[in-house]
Amino acid sequence: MDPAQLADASRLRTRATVLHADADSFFAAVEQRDKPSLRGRPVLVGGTGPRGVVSTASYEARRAGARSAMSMSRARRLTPAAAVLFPRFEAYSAYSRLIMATLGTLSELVEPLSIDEAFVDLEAGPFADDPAAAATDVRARIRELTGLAVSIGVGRTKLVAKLASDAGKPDGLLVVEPADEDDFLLPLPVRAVPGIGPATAAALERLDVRTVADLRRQPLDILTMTVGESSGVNLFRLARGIDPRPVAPSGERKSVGAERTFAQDIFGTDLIAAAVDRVTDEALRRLTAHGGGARTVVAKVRFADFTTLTRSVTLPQPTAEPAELRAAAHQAARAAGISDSVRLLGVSFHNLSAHAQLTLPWGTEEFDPAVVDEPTDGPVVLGLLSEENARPGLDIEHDTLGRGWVVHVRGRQATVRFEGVDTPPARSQVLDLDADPLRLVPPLAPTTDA
DNA sequence: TCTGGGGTCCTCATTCGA
DNA sequence: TCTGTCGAATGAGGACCC
Repeated sequence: MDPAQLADASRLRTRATVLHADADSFFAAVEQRDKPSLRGRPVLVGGTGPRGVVSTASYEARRAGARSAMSMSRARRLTPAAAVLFPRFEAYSAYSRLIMATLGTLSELVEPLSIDEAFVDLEAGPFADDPAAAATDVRARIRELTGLAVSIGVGRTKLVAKLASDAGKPDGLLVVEPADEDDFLLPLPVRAVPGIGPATAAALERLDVRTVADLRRQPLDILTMTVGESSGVNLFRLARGIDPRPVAPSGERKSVGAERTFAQDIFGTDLIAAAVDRVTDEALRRLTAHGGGARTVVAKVRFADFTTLTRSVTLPQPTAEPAELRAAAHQAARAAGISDSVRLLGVSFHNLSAHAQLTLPWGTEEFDPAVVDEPTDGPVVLGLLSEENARPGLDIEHDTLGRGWVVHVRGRQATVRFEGVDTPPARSQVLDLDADPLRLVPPLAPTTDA
């Protein structure tokens, strides 16, 4: 493709009418909202097992250096006073739906990117002339409805809108007018650009490219040679503020699956076959929830040294038949030729057949409230709280003391706090589960009366 | 103290049929 | 008929995001 042509590609929009909204430390903020005793305190949400990692750290925990994707053990060392909580996806989904619905009042065109993030096309709504007012108003309404802070960026393109909301964090609002675009973009580190991760940043570093300004100086052919044809063209354009991607509700799901990292590495054909069965069960459950069948089954194996490989089996026809899919999963796992200790096993389904429903708008998760992920040994069914099914942060209910959440359980002694969105912070108290049985219950939907 | 789980997209190699 | 080539489908791996 001709570089001049690429650089001249028409800039579709002339006004800053792409809005990007992003909830601040979403999981942790929901936990602090639902658990008053945690407000203002460091909170870590993520895997609580020996190999867990942090999904989200509250701002109090970030001040101590804790970050997403960090091993939980390291984050705990950095912030020993932090509350460490098992994720409650059902609660996050409920808050997400409220946020997305509120964004939907700005425009019909809302594109959720993840559970806590979305683009809105203001051009398709009544606020195209005053994006700042729209953003201020929607931030206030989301705060009122959910108690959560949302950062918003507005720009002429998705790239600028996203970078602007990042720049505004936490609890910020930044509108980048077209005339100010270069002043905003050029000084940013390339690593801030979505799609430029550690590997691409390292490759660019070898070209002495560190900022968007540096990136803009690179000829197209150097970029495509460095990062490949597709990414090269993409970076060349993004560096010039050319980003014609429209705001569009997401398309169809391409794959579903499940994977499990074991608390300790496993080995031996029988143990591994049993583990393949268990992850396949979970993957099948999600395929069923999604609806439709699949033609390709991929097994993923991670060994003790973290090397990872995948093997796939493609069937002649798509099928929703569990027995066939399970057989294919075992076949793929065998093809991986497992001999070493295994750290992780995964099974996923691809080439999903028609009737697969559209990706649900606004994060309507296919989460089964009857089952809670267990990090090592498979699912735990909701029921009476015990040492086996206890996870810090889960919702519980007592016949007379009401609703609360699990701090921890040792033997038959449960430490809990009886509190909720609208109650004052509660002291933790210790109950004997034999005398005071506690039921694990699904989270309450967020209250809408603020 | 290593390094989760859900995905998407891209690239490169191989195979197979026209 | 032989050979080369093109393109689609497939399989594996890697980068990236939240």
